[in-house]
Amino acid sequence: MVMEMTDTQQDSRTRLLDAALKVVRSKGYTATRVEDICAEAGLTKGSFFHHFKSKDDLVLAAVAHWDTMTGGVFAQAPYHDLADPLDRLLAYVDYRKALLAGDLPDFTCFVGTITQEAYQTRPDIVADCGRSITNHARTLEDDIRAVMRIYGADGEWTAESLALHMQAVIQGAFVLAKAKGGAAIAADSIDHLRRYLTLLFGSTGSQALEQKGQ
Amino acid sequence: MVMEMTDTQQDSRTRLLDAALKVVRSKGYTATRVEDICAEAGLTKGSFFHHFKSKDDLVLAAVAHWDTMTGGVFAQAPYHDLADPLDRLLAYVDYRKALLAGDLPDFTCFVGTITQEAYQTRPDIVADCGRSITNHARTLEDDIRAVMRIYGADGEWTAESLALHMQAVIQGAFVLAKAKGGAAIAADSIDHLRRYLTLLFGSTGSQALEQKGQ
DNA sequence: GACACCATACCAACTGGTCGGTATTTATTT
DNA sequence: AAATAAATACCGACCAGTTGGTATGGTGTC
Repeated sequence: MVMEMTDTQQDSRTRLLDAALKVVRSKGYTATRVEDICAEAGLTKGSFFHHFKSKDDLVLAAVAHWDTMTGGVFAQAPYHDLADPLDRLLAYVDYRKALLAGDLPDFTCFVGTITQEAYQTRPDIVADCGRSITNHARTLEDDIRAVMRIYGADGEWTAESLALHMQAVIQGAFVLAKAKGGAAIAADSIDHLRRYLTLLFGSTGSQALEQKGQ
Repeated sequence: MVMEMTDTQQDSRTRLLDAALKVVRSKGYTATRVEDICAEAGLTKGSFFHHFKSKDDLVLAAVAHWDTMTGGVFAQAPYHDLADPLDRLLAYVDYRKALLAGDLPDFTCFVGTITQEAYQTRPDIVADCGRSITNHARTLEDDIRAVMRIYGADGEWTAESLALHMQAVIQGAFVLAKAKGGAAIAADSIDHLRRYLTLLFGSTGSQALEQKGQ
């Protein structure tokens, strides 16, 4: 009788990638040893270097894996269903706040963590991390542009800059959460971000549209 | 003839601390070797371990050194001279934006960098980093409270949370700057923070007070 | 038996930290 | 003020543990 594992457990490559996300998010890039990742994945270095030719290679693949995972999460998130673009934007913020659950390594950002410590030593990896953040921010730009069109905007800023600012607040909230050892401050900061959006568009969402007679 | 160095060059302990700030800000905590710090300071490991009993001990002292340095910079900054508290708050933001000059390691945050990567592995160091950020945020709270009193506030948030949010934006701006390899995005994000403050208090500073007849 | 996958043993390079010794400054005594 | 004792500051070789990566061999599948 041979054990059938291929169905029930992830293939080893994916297990290593998932393990990398977990370990790096809690210990940082440099402090993460490949044996840490192997242990987390329940494998050994033999397997590791069969699938990846170096630690950097693994991390690069893990960034792509992170993109796939988070891309799926946000693509399927409920906030897209709302009719009004400002409501969608605010619901995105609410969703980000709702994700602040569990332990810190469970909700902090993989690419943000790497970026902070490796931007000088591993520029190629950080370039991918930057693209990851930029791409995620871009998914908000259409809604922001729609809001600017409908609710008006003073033209002193662009949809791109606001989308990136939202990411900056979230990244900064993670830093503060780590610094103070809890998610509460991060939630407060995201509340301030939400307030900024409502003030910026002088309303609290679809109600304003109704007032405008739409 | 003996060379007189004691006047012209800093004492070695301070040189090591300054070197630590510089190297850690560009390579991160874990990737920084004590020999890197020694080389930057122009000293050897013998001297290093004479002044500090371990790498962690040095970093702890460097956090205190960072507090002293930045504390001095902000205490003597010109924005304190303004009469109106909202003007002071906005001038602080402008000042933070003006500090975004030179290369990334020149203006990014020492304690924020450490926090991001070491919050699980070196909790005692990160605790000090957290206190450093909190203490700096606290220097803004009096002005914020004064603004809330004069300009009114909706009571859904505290002066403390706004002060910390401002730090979160700044920390996040650093992450984005590292991720995209330039200070421009950081400046944009600080602009958004400034806009938030003006919207929050429904004015652009002392002009509003004049409108209110003060 | 060819091949993908994985485990174990192993290596060379690196790193934090130690240690014995030397130069320099400061305190003490004469 | 000279002589001497005692700290203090600093160096560079060295050590022990760690780490990324390799070499080799085993196991199950086609």
